[in-house]
Amino acid sequence: MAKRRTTQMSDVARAAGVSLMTVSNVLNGRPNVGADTRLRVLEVVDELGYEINLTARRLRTGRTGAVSLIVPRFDHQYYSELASRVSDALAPEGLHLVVEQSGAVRERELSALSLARLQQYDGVLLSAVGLGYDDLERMHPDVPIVLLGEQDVPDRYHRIQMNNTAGARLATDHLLACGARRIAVLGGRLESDRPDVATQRTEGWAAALRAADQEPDPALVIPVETFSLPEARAAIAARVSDGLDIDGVLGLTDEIAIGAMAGLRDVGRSVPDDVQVVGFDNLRISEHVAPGLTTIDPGHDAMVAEALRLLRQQMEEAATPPEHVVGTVALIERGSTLVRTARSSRSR
Amino acid sequence: MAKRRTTQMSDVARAAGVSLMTVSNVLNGRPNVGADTRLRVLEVVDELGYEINLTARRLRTGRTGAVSLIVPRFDHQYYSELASRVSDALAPEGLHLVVEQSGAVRERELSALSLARLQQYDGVLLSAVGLGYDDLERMHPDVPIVLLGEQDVPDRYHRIQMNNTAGARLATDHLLACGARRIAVLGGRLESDRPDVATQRTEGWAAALRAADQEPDPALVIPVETFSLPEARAAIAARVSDGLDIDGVLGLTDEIAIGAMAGLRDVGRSVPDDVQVVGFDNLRISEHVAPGLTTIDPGHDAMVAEALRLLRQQMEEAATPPEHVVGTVALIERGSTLVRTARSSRSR
DNA sequence: TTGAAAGCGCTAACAA
DNA sequence: TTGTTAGCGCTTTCAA
Repeated sequence: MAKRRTTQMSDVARAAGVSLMTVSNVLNGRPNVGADTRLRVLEVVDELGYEINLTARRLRTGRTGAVSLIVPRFDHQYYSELASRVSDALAPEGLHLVVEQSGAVRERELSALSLARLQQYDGVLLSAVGLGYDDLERMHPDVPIVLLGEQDVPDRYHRIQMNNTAGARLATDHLLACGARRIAVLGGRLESDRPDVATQRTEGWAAALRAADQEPDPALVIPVETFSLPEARAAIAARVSDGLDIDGVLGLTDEIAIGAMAGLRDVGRSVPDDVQVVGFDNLRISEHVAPGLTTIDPGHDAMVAEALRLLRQQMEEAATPPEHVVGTVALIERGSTLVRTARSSRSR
Repeated sequence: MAKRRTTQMSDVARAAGVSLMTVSNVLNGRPNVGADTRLRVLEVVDELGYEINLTARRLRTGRTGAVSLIVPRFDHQYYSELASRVSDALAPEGLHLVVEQSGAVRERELSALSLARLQQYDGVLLSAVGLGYDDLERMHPDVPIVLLGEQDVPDRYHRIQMNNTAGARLATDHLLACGARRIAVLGGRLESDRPDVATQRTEGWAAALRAADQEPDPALVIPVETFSLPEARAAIAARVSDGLDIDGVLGLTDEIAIGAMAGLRDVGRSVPDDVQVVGFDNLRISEHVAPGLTTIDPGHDAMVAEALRLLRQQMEEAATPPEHVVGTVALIERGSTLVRTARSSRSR
């Protein structure tokens, strides 16, 4: 493969009886070409089935027309929805999105290779769940880059993040207002060296409880290693059938919350009558499960818009001071929580 | 940007006091380098933070180490699960997956540009829902390529496809065996110029009905333009509240079937007691919705394995005769259909 | 074991 | 309006 020589610009030039530069000018839509010359060139291009070699163009110009989104996994809904939103937002600017997976692996050489890969794009959106603070500290990419995500990162990076604590607090306040008193936090983690999404959201849960004069009970913090739906389903089912007494669940993501609803069903609990459930992310699917999932909307569109603004800014001007944007959360009420009663409703 | 000159191989060579080729040899793990020289070079690489320019390497070698998967949309579960599977299967071979979106747009220039983009990869898996037969007929990519998908394509392409007709037949047989008699096909289409996923699966549905001495009723064929969950939900709800009498739904995809379950709920029908539902795809989420979705598993892993086999074969040897692989379907029974009664069960 | 020269296919800069 | 020259950063080839 790549053995048979493909037709190239010089072939087109020869066949059309013009110089190589004229072909280049035509294909790049530059104005300094006569109308008839342009036509002849395009004819020959079509005839020979010529396709420009983007690798050569890129080596020469340094530009690619492509932006990369790097996500930990392709098959978490959250990331595919993100990719879709980013792609839609880039299209009008003539940029094109390429999605790559970082995976969990951070082997020395793999990580080096992937850094080299970043340089192949005009800009990079890095959802850096898999990377630690130190990895980022060591990296000095020459590409415009914006970090998406919750974990702690060095200050020099541009960064967009959800308001995790406020969102989890809002969700927990809502569960309390709906009458729940024993609220588990599924996927939660009480402490870690560096703040990540799990600890931040667990903090929001704890803050809401304390504001309602409840001491957060560590027994209600149920870890979910992979943040995956099946693991969440199994975890909640196991705890409840072991006798854990709950009437509310804060799922740290919508996938976890949907898993929670399935797991509660597995052990004969009804949602929302026995146990109320709230998620976090407002995935598209969450509106369509049964019952509809009450959740926290992290302001997806605004976050994507901000991310692209920061990216564009860096692409236009090399050194812009790093910004740190935090999204605005909102509660979306659906059937997995009860209508607030007058007695238990509280002001926000 | 891209203005500030990045450190390159010649910088490393100078700093290490060796030639450029020695650096190249070290970085590519070639054997003809002395142990101490290798160490010194690696030290300098680390010190200068040198990263290889993959674009230059690619221009020179023609190889990229990357395979592209091109899907119509990022945010359909089916495609993100596919991406995940392909990525996992490529990793052991040292290849790396890049996912791009073809979109629905097929403007002349866009389509040409995207063809050029294909050449940037060592191989391409093209899920060509957006492209028509004629587009593919016109294309003569120089890259190893395997088409994934259901629509009609020129014979010269390697191609993997689900057994749509058999799958839909199996699903409909199952609904009949469970006692359903008025089975709608949501997302169905009775005819088109070229066979696509919708018509093939609708054919399977019709064949099953005919085998049970039912004449397929066109009123039971409910189109869903976008194959999206919300549209499916609205469509089934509208038909049923308009008085359409059904006791079974074949959703042409799992997303459509999940939408159907939500839509039926919206109009007060219970699944599976009033209406039984079967999907097609066996998405991961389908096991976790309420009730669990009975569906057709199209043999994902085998299809991915076959696709990569065909791709590898083309990468190793230029001209291999095109193969056309059809997957094997299987029924996955869950809560959205009733247990088969003795009376209505039938042999297959 | 190491190095010098040539060139992958394109475009920026400049010349005609 | 069109053409010539140089070179992007790397690897292949061949010579030392």
